[in-house]
Amino acid sequence: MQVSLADPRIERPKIFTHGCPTRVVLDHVMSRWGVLVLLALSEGTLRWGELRREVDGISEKMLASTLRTLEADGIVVRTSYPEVPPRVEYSLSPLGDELMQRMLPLVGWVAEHAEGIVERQA
Amino acid sequence: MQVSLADPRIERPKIFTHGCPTRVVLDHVMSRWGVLVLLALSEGTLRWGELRREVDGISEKMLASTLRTLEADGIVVRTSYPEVPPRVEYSLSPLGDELMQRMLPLVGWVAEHAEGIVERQA
DNA sequence: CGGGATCCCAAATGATACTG
DNA sequence: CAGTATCATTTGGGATCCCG
Repeated sequence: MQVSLADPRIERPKIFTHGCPTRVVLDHVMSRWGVLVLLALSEGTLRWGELRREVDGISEKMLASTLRTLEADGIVVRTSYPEVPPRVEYSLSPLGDELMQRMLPLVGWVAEHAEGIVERQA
Repeated sequence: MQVSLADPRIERPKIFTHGCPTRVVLDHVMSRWGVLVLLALSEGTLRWGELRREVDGISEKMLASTLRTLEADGIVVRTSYPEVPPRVEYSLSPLGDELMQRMLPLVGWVAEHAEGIVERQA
């Protein structure tokens, strides 16, 4: 008797395999700084300097790295204006909008319950 | 004229301050392994060994560490049965259920779009 | 079976200085 | 202003051994 690869009887219990696309993207958007940068951009377009000030504690290096990753993923759009002094704006792409529509409820829930969770540990 | 600390005119644009409870909990539940462990448990109670096999690639150290953190947060419940050989089961607490209710749509969206996102980079 | 304790490394992150 | 380059450091994470 033959079984297909999609046969439920032989389906692996594993969530996602190591190195699969889902894990890669998950690592980008759910990273420490990725979440905060996306959260900031979900309220509207921001310039580099604004982003740096809004995401408290982020270093220039991590901001650059995070933005490059999210831009490569097509989640964030970078627009540079050929002016002097230079001006660069970052915003969510349509894909990023869809993503944040799902992430905001989660972050909102965490924000509401975080204090209670942390206090209970003391 | 006096202004209160909650005055919207002087509200900081910062998302969350460095080290605030929200960031702490966010780091726990959105960590690389935290997400995958919670995802596994969202389908039902699992034993230590089952979790280890289901979350592909996780080491014993990280599984233990992740579970301890999530248990301390009150998101995961650990139940040990005084048998021999020992049996320990992990499941989501009511709090964890609420959390995953918000996280599943996000992870689902990522899983659907991840392949397209990663392929586009090549 | 279900972990804890240790050692150790690679990667993530921070700080600072510099540049188009 | 908007980054890049470099160096120092922390820490996430793996490997291994051990124990109740």
